[in-house]
Amino acid sequence: MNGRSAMRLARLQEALAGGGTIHLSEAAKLCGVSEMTIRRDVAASDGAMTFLGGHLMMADNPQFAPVYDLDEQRGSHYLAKQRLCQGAASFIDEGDTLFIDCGTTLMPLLSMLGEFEELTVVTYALNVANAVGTLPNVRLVLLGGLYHHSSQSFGSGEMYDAVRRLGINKAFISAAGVDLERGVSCFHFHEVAPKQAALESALCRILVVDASKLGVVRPAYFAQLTAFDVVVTDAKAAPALNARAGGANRPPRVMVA
Amino acid sequence: MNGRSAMRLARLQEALAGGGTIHLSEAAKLCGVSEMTIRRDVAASDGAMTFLGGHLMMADNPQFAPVYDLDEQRGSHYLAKQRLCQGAASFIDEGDTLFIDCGTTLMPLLSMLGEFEELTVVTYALNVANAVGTLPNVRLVLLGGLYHHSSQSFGSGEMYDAVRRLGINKAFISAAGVDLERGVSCFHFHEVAPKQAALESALCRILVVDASKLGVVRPAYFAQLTAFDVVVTDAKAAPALNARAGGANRPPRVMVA
DNA sequence: CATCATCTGTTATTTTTCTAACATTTTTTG
DNA sequence: CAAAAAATGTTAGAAAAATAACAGATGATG
Repeated sequence: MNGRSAMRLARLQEALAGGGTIHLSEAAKLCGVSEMTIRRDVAASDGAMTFLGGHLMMADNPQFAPVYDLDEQRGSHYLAKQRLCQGAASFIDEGDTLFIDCGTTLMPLLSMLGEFEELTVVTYALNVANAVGTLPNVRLVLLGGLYHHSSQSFGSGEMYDAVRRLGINKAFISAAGVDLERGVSCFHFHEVAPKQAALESALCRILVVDASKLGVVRPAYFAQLTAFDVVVTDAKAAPALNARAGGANRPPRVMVA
Repeated sequence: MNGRSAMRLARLQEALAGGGTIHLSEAAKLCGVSEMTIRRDVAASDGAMTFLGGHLMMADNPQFAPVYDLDEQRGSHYLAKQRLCQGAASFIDEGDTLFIDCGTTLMPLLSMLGEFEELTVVTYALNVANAVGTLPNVRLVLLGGLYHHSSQSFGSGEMYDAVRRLGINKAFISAAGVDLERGVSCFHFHEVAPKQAALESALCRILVVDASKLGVVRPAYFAQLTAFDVVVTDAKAAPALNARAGGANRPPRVMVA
């Protein structure tokens, strides 16, 4: 890659910075070179941009990432999450105000919200906000603050109070670890405040986790299992969770999706 | 479109709800039909999904929208905005905390932030947050609240106080209308509070507008022109703005980009 | 200025995607 | 159950995109 090539790449990158795509022919016009030169530039670059059917786009844009690959295991993972979210969605009623946690577990749930007439979603995650922002029937409240790349979510000192001020019907919480003795945990400490605030203010608290999280403890503890009304999980995790039912004073109901 | 076709479309739409793309072959596998059937389904649907080089995606996803079309006027518009933002970017120093307004005018500015070692960006716009969120060198503070589709931004009663609490060096403000007598205005009333708060707390206030906004008054007034330290604009708008300089008690400096 | 290396444009070829046509299967209807 | 209609699959051809190969242009170097 030479100087002029780098210049062209920078120019294109700037054009694409705000999101969107640009057709090869237009990229060529913009830079005043042939389409072939643009192809060569992009091929010789560090892979920041790629072509998708003749359209140039930023490669690192998660929007362009293939949802999943049926040939790999990711497909089954996705379908499992989908099933889990279908179970979770059965708790939603018309007009509800929902708290939706960060992470990828609850993403399939968002597409199911289109079925309703009117809902309100409260979240502190950027990926959730982007997905909900496209739904015309859902009011979106995003709890802002300092952005954390790691979890695509926001954290702030006022998060706890901000959540408490809202009238949340149902809280859908995800977790990175669920242990019968040591409780429910996640990776990032800034997630603790919004999760706990949602658990305290929501009328119905729903934990959505698959079997891979069972028996795992992560750095940031945020609740005991008894803090939830319902645990939506898969068939593999259900027995262990149900066994607990007898011992605890107020065990959550276990729903197998 | 029949029942099964609708089922398949719904299935695919769910797969794409969280953003991303899915290849035609995978969509066919997922639905257990041939690729041709998927093509027909999508063609007969309401246009919610489209193909781009064999990849299926949500049509309304702004991420996939072409950045601009050189054949139409939009191309020159884009380049003008780019120039404007280059002028605006010259005011940024290493370590600054920037307030970035909503709208599309300032989007090209964001890609120029990658040049710096460390910056902080404060915004209340979802599109700005998405663009800044990809920059590793920029800390992002998003001011949350209720989402407004119209301007892709958030509004809340606490917006004013939230901005005032932050230490903002430079505020980059966009506007839909600039009139020498009747001041600077925008379309949406919920934008007034954050704009005014930013103007009050920022050390340096920079208005970025092109000539098409000059002499225009929009419903939501938010400031007099004298509230700004600098106006970054194009050659076409500069004369009218400079003429004002003599009369006003503290006229903004006009920078032609 | 001549020579070399590099960059770019043009053309040709292969691959992939898109469209259309027709064959087959499934569902509906009398 | 037979006929008609609809849905789906298969194949073939057209269009577009991706790749490769070669030729001309540009710029550096001695």
